[in-house]
Amino acid sequence: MIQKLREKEYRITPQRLAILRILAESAEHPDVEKIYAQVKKNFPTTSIATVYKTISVLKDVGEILEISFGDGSNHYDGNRPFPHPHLICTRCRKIIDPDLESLTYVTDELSKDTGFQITSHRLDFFGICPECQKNAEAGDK
Amino acid sequence: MIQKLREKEYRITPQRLAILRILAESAEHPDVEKIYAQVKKNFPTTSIATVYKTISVLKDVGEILEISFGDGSNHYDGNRPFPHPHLICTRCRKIIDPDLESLTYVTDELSKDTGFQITSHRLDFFGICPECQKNAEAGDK
DNA sequence: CTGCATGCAAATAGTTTGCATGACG
DNA sequence: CGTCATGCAAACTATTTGCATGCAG
Repeated sequence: MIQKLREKEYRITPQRLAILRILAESAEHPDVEKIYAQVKKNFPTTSIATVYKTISVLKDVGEILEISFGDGSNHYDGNRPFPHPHLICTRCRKIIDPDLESLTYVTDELSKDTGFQITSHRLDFFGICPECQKNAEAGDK
Repeated sequence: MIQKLREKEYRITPQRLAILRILAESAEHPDVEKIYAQVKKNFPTTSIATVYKTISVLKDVGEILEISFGDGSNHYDGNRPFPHPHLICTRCRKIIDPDLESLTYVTDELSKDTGFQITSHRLDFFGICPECQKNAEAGDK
C-alpha cells in the first residue's frame, strides 16, 4: 500500500504513514476529525489541513473510499477501497459492512434497462442495531 | 399536501407555497441553491434562510426527502417522500429514478441476518448516461 | 540542494441561528 | 392583535487554499 505511493512519486512522510496506518487498521469508517485526533496522539503538531491533503492524495491514488452519510462530514474506508453496502445504527452511530451478493445482479439489470454505463454505487441501510433495541426496551433514552 | 401543513399548525405563507410548488413540480432533485433561485423569480426578497427553514419544516412533516449525494450540498425530493434508488450521471449530473423491486427482498434478508431493525436506506448508482456516452465517443471533452 | 509536504491562518461553501420587523389566522 | 414566519447578518462546521518554513529524496 505504501508501495503505491512511492510508485506515483509521492513522498513518504511520517504523517502520511500515520494517517495511512489509521485508515488501514480501523475496522470502522472514521471521519476526518477521528483520524485527526488519532494522528495527533503520535504527532501532536499535525494540522488538520495535512490530514485533508493526505486523504485527497489517497483518494486520487484509489487506496481509500470516500463515503458521505447524511451527517455533515465525510467518512473514509481504507480497507475496502471499492463500493460496498453499509448498515448504520442511527442510535449509536455504529457502522457495519454486511455481505450482499445479490447487488451485482441488480446493477446488471439496471444497466441493461437504462443504457447507463454504471461505474459505481452506494448502498446504505439505516436502522437500530440489536444492542440499541435492547437498550430501548430497557427504557434507556 | 398543503393540507398537511394546515393540520400541523403551520402557517401558509406565499414563500412556503412557492417552495412547496417547486418541490412538487420538479422531476429532478434540486438542491437548496436551485430552489432558492426559483423562488426568487416570484419573490425576489426571499432569503436563503427562509428556504432552509421551510425545507426543515417539510422534512419534519415528512413531505419531502433529503438526499445527500457526494457533492457538498443536499438535494430534495418532493414527489417521492420515501427512500428510492437514484441513478446519477457523473458527467451531466442528471438524476434518474429507476424502478427496482428486488430491493425490499434484499432489505428483509439483511434484517434477518443482522438483527437490525431497518428503518431506511439509500441506494445510489453512479455512471454515464447514454447521451453522455455518445458525446464522449464524439470526442467531446 | 530542490521541490514537494507541512502547518498555520485565512478563505470558502453549506447550513444554522438570533433577533427585530412584518404578516397569517 | 398575538404569534409565528421572514429576512438580514452573524455564527458555525466542514473543507480548501496561500504561503513561509522544513524535511524527503
